[in-house]
Amino acid sequence: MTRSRSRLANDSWESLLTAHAALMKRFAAEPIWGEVSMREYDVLYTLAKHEGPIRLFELGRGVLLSQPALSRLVERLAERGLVERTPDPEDGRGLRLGLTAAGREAQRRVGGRHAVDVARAVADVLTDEEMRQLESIGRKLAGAQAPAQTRTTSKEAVL
Amino acid sequence: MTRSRSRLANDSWESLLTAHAALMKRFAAEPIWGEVSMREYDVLYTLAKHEGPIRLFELGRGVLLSQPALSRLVERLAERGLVERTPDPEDGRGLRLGLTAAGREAQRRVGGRHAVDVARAVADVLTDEEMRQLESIGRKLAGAQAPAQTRTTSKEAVL
DNA sequence: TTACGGTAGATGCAAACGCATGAACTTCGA
DNA sequence: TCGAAGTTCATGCGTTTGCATCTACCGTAA
Repeated sequence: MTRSRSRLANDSWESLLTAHAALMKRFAAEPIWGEVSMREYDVLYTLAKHEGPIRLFELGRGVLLSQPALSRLVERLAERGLVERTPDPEDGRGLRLGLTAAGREAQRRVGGRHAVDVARAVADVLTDEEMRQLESIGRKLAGAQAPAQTRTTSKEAVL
Repeated sequence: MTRSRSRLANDSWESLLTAHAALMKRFAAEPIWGEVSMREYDVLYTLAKHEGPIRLFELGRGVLLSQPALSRLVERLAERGLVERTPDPEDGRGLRLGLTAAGREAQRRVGGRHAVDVARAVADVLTDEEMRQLESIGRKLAGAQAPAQTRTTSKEAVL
């Protein structure tokens, strides 16, 4: 008998989780996190990717942290001179976050070494085809996750 | 020009990370984590899956936590009567961890509801084919992650 | 047997986190 | 135009985490 779609979905999610945990552990064990921690790097990378001032709550979308935790993490990075926080002229409540020169440099330095480790871990195991599939699947999964729509009317087979 | 394998590997890993964060946020927002937190559920689920006594450090493989954090998390679960810790008769250093009846019941209760959310999030977005691909890719990635072998001799294109 | 290196968990402590809430500002309807 | 509701970020506080270290035990070899 074939697995139900629900079962298949849960199995594939568990597989993603397991892979995530295994790779994160491997990367965490690499000796490149002296300057910035993995979580800090996550923030620096997101800021580097956007290349323009970004709001705190936008940053929060990509980072798996609560809003207060992110607020204080950014505060620490600012105190260390890696991130710049300026009030948003167009919205008195908000901040505009950006990397300082030192922050950008740190991101590049750590990112370069991290990318080597990622390449080793992933490219040694997957074919080009699989990597492309993973990229596509991840994009689809991340794309449609407004945090809890109740728009579904279809009855679904549960496990 | 085609992306280098290293670039492809990094892009696909970023995609996995983004999907992971988006889905975790969505699941965390679901109103099912009153009884046990997500991390606690992770431990209960792992114990339920194994179905036999398991060692703490084995548990640690699957869970993204430091050894001391896991040790204390298990301690708390034991105090709440969800997990049973008994000394391992075959190894005086070790523990044998298992679910209590209450723990198993809690895992089933929360797990059932969580599975519904997972199915909604994943199966609504991916085809059966994609879910199977994701499962296979995740398995491959998780499989080969002994935390930092230096067995590679090939020169690799770095970014 | 006994010493020695290695492994499994536990513990002290400072750092970081999440939840609840607060302060400042924006937005929108009356 | 004015007040209520919503949004953005910060802060207080108790809980949890990670790092370093410690204790207890195992395995091996002299």
